[in-house]
Amino acid sequence: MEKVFNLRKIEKKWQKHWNDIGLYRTKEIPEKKYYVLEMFPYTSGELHMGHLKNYVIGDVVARVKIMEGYDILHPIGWDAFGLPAENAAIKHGIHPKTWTYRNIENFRKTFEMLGLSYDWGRELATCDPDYYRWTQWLFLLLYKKGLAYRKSDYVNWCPSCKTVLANEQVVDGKCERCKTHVLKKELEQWFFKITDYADRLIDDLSLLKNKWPDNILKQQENWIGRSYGTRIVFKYENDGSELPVFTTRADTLFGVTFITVAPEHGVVRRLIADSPYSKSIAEYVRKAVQKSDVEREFGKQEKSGIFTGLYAIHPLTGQRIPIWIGDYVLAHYGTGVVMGVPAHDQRDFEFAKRNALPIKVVVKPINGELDPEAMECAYEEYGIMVNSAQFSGMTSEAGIEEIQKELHKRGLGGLTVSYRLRDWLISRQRYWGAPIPMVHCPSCGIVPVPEENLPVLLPENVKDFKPRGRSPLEDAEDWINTKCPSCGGNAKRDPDTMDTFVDSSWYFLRYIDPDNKSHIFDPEKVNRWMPVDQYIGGVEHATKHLIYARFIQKVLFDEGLVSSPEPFDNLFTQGLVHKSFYYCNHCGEVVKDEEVKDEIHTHCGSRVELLTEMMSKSRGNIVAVAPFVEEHGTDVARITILFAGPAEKDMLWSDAGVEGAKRFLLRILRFYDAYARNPEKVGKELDPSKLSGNDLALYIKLQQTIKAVREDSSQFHFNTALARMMEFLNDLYSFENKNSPVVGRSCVDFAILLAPFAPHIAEEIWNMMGFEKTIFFERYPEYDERYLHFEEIEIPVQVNGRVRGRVSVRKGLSKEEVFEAALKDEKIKNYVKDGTILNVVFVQDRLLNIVIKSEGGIN
RNA sequence: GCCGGGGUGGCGAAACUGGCAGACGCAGGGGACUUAAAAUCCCCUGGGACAAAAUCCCGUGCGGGUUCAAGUCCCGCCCCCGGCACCA
Repeated sequence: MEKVFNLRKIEKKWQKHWNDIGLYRTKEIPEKKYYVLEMFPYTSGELHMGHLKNYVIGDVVARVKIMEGYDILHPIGWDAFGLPAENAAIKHGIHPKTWTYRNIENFRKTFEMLGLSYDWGRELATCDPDYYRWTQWLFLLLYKKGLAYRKSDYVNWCPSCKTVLANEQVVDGKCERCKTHVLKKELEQWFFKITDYADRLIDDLSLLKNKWPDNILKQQENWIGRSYGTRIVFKYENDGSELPVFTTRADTLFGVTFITVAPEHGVVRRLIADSPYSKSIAEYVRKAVQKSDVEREFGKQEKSGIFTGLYAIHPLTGQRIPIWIGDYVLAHYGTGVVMGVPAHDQRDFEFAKRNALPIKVVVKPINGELDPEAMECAYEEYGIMVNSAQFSGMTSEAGIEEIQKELHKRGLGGLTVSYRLRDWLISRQRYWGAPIPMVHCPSCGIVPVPEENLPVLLPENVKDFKPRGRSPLEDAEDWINTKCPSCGGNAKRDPDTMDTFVDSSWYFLRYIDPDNKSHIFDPEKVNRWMPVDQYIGGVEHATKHLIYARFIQKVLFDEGLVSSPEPFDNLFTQGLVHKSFYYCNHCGEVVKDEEVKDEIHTHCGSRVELLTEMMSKSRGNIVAVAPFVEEHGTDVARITILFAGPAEKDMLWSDAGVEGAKRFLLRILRFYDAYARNPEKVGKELDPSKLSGNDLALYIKLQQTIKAVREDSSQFHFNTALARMMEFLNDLYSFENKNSPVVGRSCVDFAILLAPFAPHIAEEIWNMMGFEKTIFFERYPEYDERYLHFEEIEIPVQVNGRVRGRVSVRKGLSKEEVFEAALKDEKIKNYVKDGTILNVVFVQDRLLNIVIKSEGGIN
């Protein structure tokens, strides 16, 4: 009679038990600390398998560490400020706060169903005044340190979200959230001076080497984009003011035939005023600035520009160099001005050709000449300098250095560094965020809100959240009008709220001291647990959250509040979860499975397409966690995710995978139910030196399994760890004498090995075996070094690199002994008999290769 | 264009530091159990030659190379995914 197990019922039982005994309560003072953290979720919509992967991986890590004897900190919270809350308010008329807390409630319930190893006593939500009070405090700290400042700049503007965006939130010229093309808008905004930390953010990546994925380190390095070059000062002919340029090719300085200024550059206003062609230039600049980045990129081939009629003085030759304005020059890189060397820079070449500017060759290939008349593209390689006064004849490398020295001597530039990274634009013209704690006073200017007056609470009586290009908070009369903290006169609050990435740049610190009423956190407590030992999250944060959080950590480090320069010691980035779905090109929509028959959309009769994409609500291809767990149980979800493939790689969610996972778990339960219900048997001490035959073989297999599972799981190779466990379970099933004490021992060790992966099922079989205390009080099993291999082993014997037979020998035999044994083998004898043995290659305990030359002469 | 990561059975994937390619799972086939089906348990399953076994040959994107031995190392290509991209 087949026994039926109700997985969900088993899970609920143990979840209650774990709660009752307070299994995941964090120790106040850890002896051997381990801080494991998953990137907290943004509470929108419904938790699906795509989200879950992150939390399952974190939970496995946490449980392994618990069972390795660490005191763990494993908290969870909610990233809860942000645009979707306002969108919901606009669409459904629900207040963002109501919407958000409802979502949090929903998320928490789902998380609780999962029985994850969180210490719920540390839960936090970034939209909670008790939290954002300290986000505001952090802002004030940066302000005090000169790291938060206000400037007017052309900023990324999303016309659909009606708010500004940080550089990092613009992807392919589009708003990362709504995919609308981003425009440039000149606005006065708050920035964090992250560029001050550019060097440290790059240099400290070396501390994370081999602990963070290489591609993330690389991405950050590229994003910060440090490049060493030369600053060269051209002087404006009219008044001698400086017009510095940045170049990595100072060796081409004598080839300059023009300089080009970015249309957004501050000096442009002056140039317009001075120019004989003011009108047309002003018109050109106006148009160029209005172009979005995307439009400008269309101009990649067509480099537009306009001559100002003005000149600058070459720092070494004293020649007059025409000043142009061109939109191929980036305002935000280098100095916003480039020197035009058409002979040796392709962009300048194109610009010169288009505008009939002269081309002057100053670097020639080591063997060969260049004819400026005949050139079809720029010569960008290094070479030998020519036409460059005293520098002629030098290599480019030497020339760069010598010219730097010369410029430095003359006070006209020298070695310098340039970064791609820009300051972090943090103000948002939105409601649902932490208000910027600043007051604008007509007489005192910009005044910070005193710390004791924090938090600046978000007013709740705001009704209209429709984006209109300015913060909805400006209309909250009672709120926006305030008194100046400095002079007491009438003043206005800053109407903007902070980018939500500010909220998430320090949450991992607050978890350690979540209830602190008087400080952002107690440094002593924080230093007990920081840095995060294992951080787990998505790759998409490589150049956003993971840079911002590192920056904030360094600011706090400088302030003496934290003692580690980096927040996250180890990082693991999990792959996405994809799912297939049907799409009807005719109807232009995603089609539900039940509306598809034989690949035909039953509504319209046209053929559907099977697409595979990342799970997302908008695609309608999500598998929601809550109903899935209700039906199959959480351990099935865990095993499905963990076994599908390498955790860092994208996976495809499939029903077949679910079935396989379920089959594995039920197979475990059936085995224990049938053979491990006897506490007498499982508790027995075992002396491996007394074992022989099958018992010994099983014992060795157990040691191998323990070793493999431990090693695999410490490297996040959960799929292979599970494969080893499945293999071992197969061995248990086929083992004849189920009453063997080795089977008893195997059942105990196997259950513990399984516990981090399928905690509920492991606890259940642990209980079946008659143990009273939770399995999570057990230590992860150690393997017995002496019993990892059989004494008798099989060695493949190759003849000329092909396996032709195998010999059974004792472990550790010498080359000669194995060779001798191989020659006794009939098959080998046959292969070797009519040839001359040239060589014998032997790898201890692994392989023997006999190299022969046969009579026929063909090998 | 530059920088990462990949390409292995019908499918998801394994393979230490160069040493038996395809562990484990899914799908498929066969058997046991069952009145029957499902479930379960056991066995088979890269391709080809042979009626079959034994056996042999081919096989890790493509073309070369190094080596007793290459999925793994070297040279040259092709394709896919991710990041950056007029960065001076």
